[in-house]
Amino acid sequence: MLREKSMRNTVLRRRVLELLSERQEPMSHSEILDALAAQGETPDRVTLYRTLSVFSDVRIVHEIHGTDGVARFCLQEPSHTGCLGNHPHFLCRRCGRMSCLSDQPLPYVAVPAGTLVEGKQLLVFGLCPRCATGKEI
Amino acid sequence: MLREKSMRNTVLRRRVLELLSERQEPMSHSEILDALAAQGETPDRVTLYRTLSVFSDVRIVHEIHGTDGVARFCLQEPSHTGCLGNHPHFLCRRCGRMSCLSDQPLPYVAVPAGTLVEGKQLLVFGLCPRCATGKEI
DNA sequence: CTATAATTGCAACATAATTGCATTATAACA
DNA sequence: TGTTATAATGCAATTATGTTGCAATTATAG
Repeated sequence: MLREKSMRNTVLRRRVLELLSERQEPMSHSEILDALAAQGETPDRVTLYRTLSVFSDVRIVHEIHGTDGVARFCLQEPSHTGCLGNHPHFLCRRCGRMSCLSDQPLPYVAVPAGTLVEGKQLLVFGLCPRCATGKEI
Repeated sequence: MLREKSMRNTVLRRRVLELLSERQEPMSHSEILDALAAQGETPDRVTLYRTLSVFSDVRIVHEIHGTDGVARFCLQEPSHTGCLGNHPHFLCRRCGRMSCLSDQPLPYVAVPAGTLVEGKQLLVFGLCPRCATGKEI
């Protein structure tokens, strides 16, 4: 996967890809850092930022910004190659978890003439089933 | 307007509401601060955060988060009272300006059973007509 | 095995946003 | 109009997110 994009195969890059494919949900920089820390790994903060940034550039992952202002990253589905995370996402205001609302298309949006559209994101927010029923996280 | 929500009528609150109704576009905390500074006013940063926060709570404004991670605020249109900024927004990656794509509805999005939806936002990003043609800002 | 260029790790910086608390000013009411 | 309760402000300090520059390191091509 890394080789395909002619990127060097490094420990952190492999770990991040493993992690993102285990979880099926978008993860933020700090969530990834915490998850790795829980396994005794302590990668450099900045390197992780850069790792996620290049993954996003070559479209191995797509990036979604939450209503909390935090960027989250999700493995790009093979079927969606070339279109940045082409489905809505849900963000729980309480537990902060984001999930993909797959298999639903993003709508066409009309923009003023001359506008160059690079992508779009549809974010639904509220309380996830767990948090809505008052169960603890 | 403030009285309706039983909020105290203070200088900053009035100025922010004036500013947001003059401009028809969403403005970020720092854009508002700059705009006020340009008129010789230097309100407290924190107070402005809190002002925007209460405006958002009582739905005088709606809040949109950009792909740059920054929150922007826009006067709630009277016709849309109760539904948080019910139209898409466009954010220019280069000049950072956000605009409303009014008169276009947000689509219905199916969510897992038990989910409590509080709102949704559809953000289109890319280059605005000015920036797309290479003209300076 | 070596060279080179990509990648990392670190320090410093920038910006967005929040919290606590003492002070001030708004608006209700005497 | 004056007094008062409390909402709102101003300030200091802190947290979180994200970026930049650069020297040291390491993956890979040859």
